[in-house]
Amino acid sequence: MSAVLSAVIALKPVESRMPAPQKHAASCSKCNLRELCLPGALGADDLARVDNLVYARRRLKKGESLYQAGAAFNAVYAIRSGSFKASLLDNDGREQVAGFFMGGELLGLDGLGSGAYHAAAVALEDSEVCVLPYALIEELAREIPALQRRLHSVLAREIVRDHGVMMLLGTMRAEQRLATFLLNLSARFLRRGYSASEFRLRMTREEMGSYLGLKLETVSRLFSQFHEAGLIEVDHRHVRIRDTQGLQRLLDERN
Amino acid sequence: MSAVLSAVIALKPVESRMPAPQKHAASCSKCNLRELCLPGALGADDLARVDNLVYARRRLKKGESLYQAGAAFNAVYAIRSGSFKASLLDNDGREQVAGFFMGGELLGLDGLGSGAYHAAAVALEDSEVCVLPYALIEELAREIPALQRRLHSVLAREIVRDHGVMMLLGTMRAEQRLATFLLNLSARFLRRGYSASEFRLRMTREEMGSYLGLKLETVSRLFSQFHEAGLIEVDHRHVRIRDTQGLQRLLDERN
DNA sequence: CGTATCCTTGATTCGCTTCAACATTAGTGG
DNA sequence: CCACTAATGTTGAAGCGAATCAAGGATACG
Repeated sequence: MSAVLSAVIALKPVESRMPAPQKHAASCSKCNLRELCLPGALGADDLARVDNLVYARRRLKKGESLYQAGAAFNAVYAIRSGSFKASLLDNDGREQVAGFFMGGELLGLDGLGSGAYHAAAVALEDSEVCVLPYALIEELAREIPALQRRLHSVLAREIVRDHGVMMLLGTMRAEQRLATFLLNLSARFLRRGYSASEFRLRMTREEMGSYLGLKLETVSRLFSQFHEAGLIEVDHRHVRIRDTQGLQRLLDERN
Repeated sequence: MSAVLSAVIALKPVESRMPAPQKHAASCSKCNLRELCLPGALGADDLARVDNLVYARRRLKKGESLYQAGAAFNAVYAIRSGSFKASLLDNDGREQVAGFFMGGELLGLDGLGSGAYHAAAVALEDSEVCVLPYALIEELAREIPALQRRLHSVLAREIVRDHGVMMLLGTMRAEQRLATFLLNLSARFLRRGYSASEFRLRMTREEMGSYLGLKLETVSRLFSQFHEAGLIEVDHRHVRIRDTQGLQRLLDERN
């Protein structure tokens, strides 16, 4: 395993190396995002072994990218704090936000077992991630069936998440896309112990639009429209949901 | 392992059980779709062990579904012949085709490690699939690192495929969506030894439209339009690509 | 051979984009 | 800390692309 580790070290750029993290700080078993993250509902004994998965931590400033699209894949990242966007870059020059990610969620799954990341990951605010080297994931997944299962489930969930976006882009009207987006954010904040009704958006109107397949002007108009309908209160990035039911009702309408 | 197998047998509906397949017919090592399929470029020794993965075969008639959305997950399916569509069903009643699949491609990855399939799989013509029980996949992936790696790569590829659809739905105009679709089919037929320029569509205009986020009338109009532009010849489901470059040029246009 | 499904084409409508101007905020350097 | 500038957000008016509504025609299947 030290051979594996040194290979990983060799691959990491110098500026992102960190001093060996303190055991209690790095360990998944002590992390309160654990259940949302790769370890999931692992038993105490398996969990102790998975602690070794976190090879290092890495801090990023707002706007910094964790990896570029097409960069060599060698690790998956778990978000400890902050948030990210995943950006797709088409060979025809098109760009699109494929998703927004927050604490406990995994970045880089699209590079798993293949040579390179497909989407880029960019920090939307100052953030910190745990580095999970693929070599260690492979090894531990072979040794711990529960972890193997969990990894598969996390990958399948990513596929299902993408299916949700395809549904949104393929079948919903602009109103419904934004409502879905807000309700999704709300639910994810709630699961993390934050308010489901009041939160701060970490992305621009343009980034939301890119994700939702809309132009930024349309997103802006929809925010105003939702506000006038008494569904939400908006002050730029600060959103307060006033009528969750009302937002949900939007989704049932029409085709 | 016989415990595993009997568990699998218990899970399978009676009507889909088959007599034990002949060794030479069931084996991946003799299958010419192998490289496109789960085994990929596995070495000869590993390949021999993977042969055991194919627990059975299953034949489906046109229109029959391999599994429903939400059905209990217990196997992944590899397409031996024919083709399928994957259909998403939203809780708000919306439906969308998430993808079309042909020989050597895998169905059911969205259920991996979780309890249920997310999308339904329906045969677009009379088809045959190999049944790869999840219990066996898990077991062999632990024992054969190359298979484990390949499984991860196949899952990541599915995510990347979905990213492509998101891109298509989020950023492309109707013309470009259909052009992308035709070029994608063309490339996949070519990889399977069929003509890249002449093929038969296995899905209706409506199914294509659903996949591309368009109405069937729009798809129909686009076919006519492409025909008039000298890009393709269409006779209902039969398509002949006359100007691949021309189709590709469509993708570069505009935003 | 007859019927249901699938496909095509036309006319019209509508939702979102585009173009444009301006307001506000955040970030930067003096 | 304030002034300044770039980035971000709002709103309006006009245009366009795809949806909708509608009708007729071709094909596949029993």
